[in-house]
Amino acid sequence: MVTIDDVSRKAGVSPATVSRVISNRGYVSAKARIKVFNAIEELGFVPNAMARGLKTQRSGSVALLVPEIINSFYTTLARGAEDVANANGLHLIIGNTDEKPEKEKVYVELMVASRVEGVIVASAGRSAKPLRLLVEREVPTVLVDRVVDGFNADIVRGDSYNGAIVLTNHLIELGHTEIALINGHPETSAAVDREAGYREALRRAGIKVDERRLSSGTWFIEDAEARVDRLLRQKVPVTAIFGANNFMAIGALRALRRNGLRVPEDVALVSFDDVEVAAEIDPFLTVMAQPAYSIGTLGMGLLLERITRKYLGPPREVVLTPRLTVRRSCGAFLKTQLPEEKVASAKAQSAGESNPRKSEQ
Amino acid sequence: MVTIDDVSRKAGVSPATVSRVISNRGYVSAKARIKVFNAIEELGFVPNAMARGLKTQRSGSVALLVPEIINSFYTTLARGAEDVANANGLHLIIGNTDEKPEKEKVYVELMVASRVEGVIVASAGRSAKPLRLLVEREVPTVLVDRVVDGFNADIVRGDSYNGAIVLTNHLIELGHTEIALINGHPETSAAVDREAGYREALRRAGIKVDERRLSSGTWFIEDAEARVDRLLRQKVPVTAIFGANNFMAIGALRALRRNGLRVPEDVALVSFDDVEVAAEIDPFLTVMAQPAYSIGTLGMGLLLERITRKYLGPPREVVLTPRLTVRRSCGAFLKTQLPEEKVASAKAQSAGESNPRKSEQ
DNA sequence: CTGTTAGCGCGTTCAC
DNA sequence: GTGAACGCGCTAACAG
Repeated sequence: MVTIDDVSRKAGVSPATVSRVISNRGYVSAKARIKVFNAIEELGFVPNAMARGLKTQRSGSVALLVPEIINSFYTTLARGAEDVANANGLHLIIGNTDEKPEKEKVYVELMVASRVEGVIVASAGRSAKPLRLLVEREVPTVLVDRVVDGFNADIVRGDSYNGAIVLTNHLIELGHTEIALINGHPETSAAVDREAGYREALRRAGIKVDERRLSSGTWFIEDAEARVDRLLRQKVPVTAIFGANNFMAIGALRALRRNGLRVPEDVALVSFDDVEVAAEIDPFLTVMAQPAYSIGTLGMGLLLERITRKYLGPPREVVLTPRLTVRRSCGAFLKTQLPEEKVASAKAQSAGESNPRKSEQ
Repeated sequence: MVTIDDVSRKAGVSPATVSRVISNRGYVSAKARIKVFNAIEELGFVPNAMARGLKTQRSGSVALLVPEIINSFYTTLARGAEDVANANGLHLIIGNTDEKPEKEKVYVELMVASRVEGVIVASAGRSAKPLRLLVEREVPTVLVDRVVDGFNADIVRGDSYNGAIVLTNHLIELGHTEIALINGHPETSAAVDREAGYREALRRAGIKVDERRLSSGTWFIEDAEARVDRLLRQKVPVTAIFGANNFMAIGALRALRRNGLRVPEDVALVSFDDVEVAAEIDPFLTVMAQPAYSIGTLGMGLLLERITRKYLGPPREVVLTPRLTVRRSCGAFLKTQLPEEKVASAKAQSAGESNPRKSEQ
């Protein structure tokens, strides 16, 4: 392993001079600088980041913890965070927690061991326990997407509550009253907020909430699929489904198709979070699209203020408004606004006023 | 910053004993162990990975460089690699090179500086230059997906050449002779191989290659879109398009739609690489699906053999067969096999034998 | 402008 | 079974 000493010998200067050259600080004569550069080149020297970090007490990296690296919402968020981090000379380490608080805890330990200078977390749960170490060690932390109970930190998130109201309302305006909510893990703030918004929209419309139409579990596709499947087999009357995120919608779609139901003709379907690539190929799902990339850049921005500008003020909250993107799955573009009554007991209620103008808010 | 010395003082033992406890080697009495554990707990001590790495000359991490973190092919590959790495006590650092050799070079330097124990690279180019440092420093390296000229290393990749033959052939069997290839960056091995396969399939079928139907550029969606757009405006007769990967296909789709052409009625479309989520929502694109997750796990497997089992044998090559997945975009399920002649000069050649059985190979 | 010195936090001998 | 001492590779302070 070639070290700074090897370089200094080869260049005929002291290690300190080499250090000054590579870290670009302090005065070094042009001649010495050249000699050092040449020696570095010849030896293929690359400074040891661990030694440097040990000395400087700075690792030069920040971390991002996401619950599901397969979900494009989080990869897009990650790109935003990475772009800002890199632009500020920091490297981003991404950890995938698989929606598991235990894995999250392990990653937090790894990050603390690595002495990352800050962490952005889209938490797997809403308990602060896996994040305890971050508080103890006073690691600058920013939450994104999901609130964590009793964890007092900056946060950047979409407006799940109002977004859910708008989205549910969209279905109501299309004439639906029997709307199922396929939620994710009840221990995540997004799930709680979206359910609250859903209930509020129904309340305002004077529609009674039928608890059989509410289900939660995990944020995995397979789980949503199983729950929708059960719902259908139990003959709970449903003319529309609200997936709490894109994965829930995909699970619902699978189950609906397996049961021979068409979307949107038989059942309307909407969800939170866009699926960009899929929408390119076929603009099908009506969604509340969240600005994932911006959530990443803004989150990293807040973090950097705490790290580099040593901002120590109170936690800040940035809430971004999601955008309703109306496509086919909600049935807004069907001739008949109200789905055919494939499901038992559809009340044949008249469609009420529909509002096809509201395609973008 | 709480250190091993703080712990040793609190526990009333020497730092060496604490070290033995946390790294779990050497003899420590049960009593001492308990005392140390308690002290660690009370102080919230987490060993400094940089200090440890500096001493042990092991960072405990491996790196993966991908050209496009937004592309699900690479995130799926990354998950495979991560799962295997974690199962072997190593942490995976993912770097996104954005298809840029310069960025790749920067990441390689970072990885060498971090003293990662091995690297998996899906290279942005086919030049070994950005990877030079890895050779110099003898960092165990495994290539995935893309070959690099003159870079002698283990590699795991899909069979682009034969895959392209099968895919092109599929179009030919459906009656197409005017097939455009929208390729990616010509300096990537996948692009070269897929073009070679495309040419070979046409040659075997006795179809002359019209160079106007061949285009390459970058692997970005926007670029493919612009090129297809140009192709259409230039009235080059085309009844089918072969996208060299999923992004190329999406770009082509955008351009086709903008020009009022329907897929597959007016133009058939196929590509390499599946887009899982999109296929869930709408099984539309006919693709040669590559086993991305397996490429990740196998690649990491080869790497670990070199790292932990010190395997020093000659480079190994693992070539995985992609799977033809026939969906709607190729027109195989249309009543009329041959697309309507929307484009000038379609030769109204008879469809020849089609082979709808060949849906999965 | 440059070299000498000390130490970041840990693991590892080698005595005891 | 345990502790003292050294050094991994680098940077920061202080002389010169």
